[in-house]
Amino acid sequence: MDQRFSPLKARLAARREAGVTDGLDNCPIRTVVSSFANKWSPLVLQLLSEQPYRFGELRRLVPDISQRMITQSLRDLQRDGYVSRTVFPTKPPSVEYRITPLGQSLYEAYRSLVDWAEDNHEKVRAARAAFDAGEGA
Amino acid sequence: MDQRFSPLKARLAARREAGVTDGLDNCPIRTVVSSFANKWSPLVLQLLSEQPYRFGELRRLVPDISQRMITQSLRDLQRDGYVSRTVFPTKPPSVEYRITPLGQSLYEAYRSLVDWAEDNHEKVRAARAAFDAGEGA
DNA sequence: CTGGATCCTCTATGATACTG
DNA sequence: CAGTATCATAGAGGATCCAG
Repeated sequence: MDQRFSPLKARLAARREAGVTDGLDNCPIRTVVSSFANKWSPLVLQLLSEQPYRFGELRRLVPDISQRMITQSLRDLQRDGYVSRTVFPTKPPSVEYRITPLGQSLYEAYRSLVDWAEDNHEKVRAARAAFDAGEGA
Repeated sequence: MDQRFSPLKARLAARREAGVTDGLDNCPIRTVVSSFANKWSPLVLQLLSEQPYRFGELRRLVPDISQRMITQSLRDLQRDGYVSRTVFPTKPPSVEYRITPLGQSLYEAYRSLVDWAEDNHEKVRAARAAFDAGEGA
């Protein structure tokens, strides 16, 4: 039976009963999500889902990203197998980043969250404003 | 026309052209995702998607969460309208947290990412191991 | 052009003690 | 029971300079 469909409550209880001691550090979800859910990786992956880009092109597309963070985001995406990196030994060198099939499928899953955000961010802003107003009173 | 379907590249270019200066701070996606994508909120929302819980029950279900962080996660979820908080004036007091329709629909969108992670985390681990091995060589 | 190396700051998270 | 207040720490992210 597919453990995925058991309630999270039951899974957490089973972990405790089994004496699992590692916290949730190698939880499958965290393995994937915690490395992806940072400030820039989702944005970079979305751009690469449209077409391949070179390093400098990505920088120009996202002006407020620092050089250090775009490098790190690309490395993280590459490390997890979401993008490939190809060096063309021109002079000066050029490097192309291209999304992989794994990355494309991750992006499509992430996309449902993006769509939800675009559809519902007004409701969230409204709830936030109402909550903050209630607090001030 | 629905701007959602224009490429991100075009949207970023339009922002620059319009002289938008706020970085991406009020990007609809960040408004939603950056407050939700922290260490504990997704886990708490998932538990509440199964049934309502009281404060202490949630603590016991997630043993390695600190008191401070569960409070903050619940406040953040409440603030954005994803969960409701009901105080029962018993003695000692008890407080019930319950997911809202907005929270339920967010959870369903997030769920596609969870499912992807469960289906593909082995591939990600493998890619990561291969990458790290290549680095060491 | 594509980064690597350093230094610095700020925020998220955690530990602990206290309260209605 | 359900929190709040305070202090401490690790890591993310940013600025800057340097190099193949």
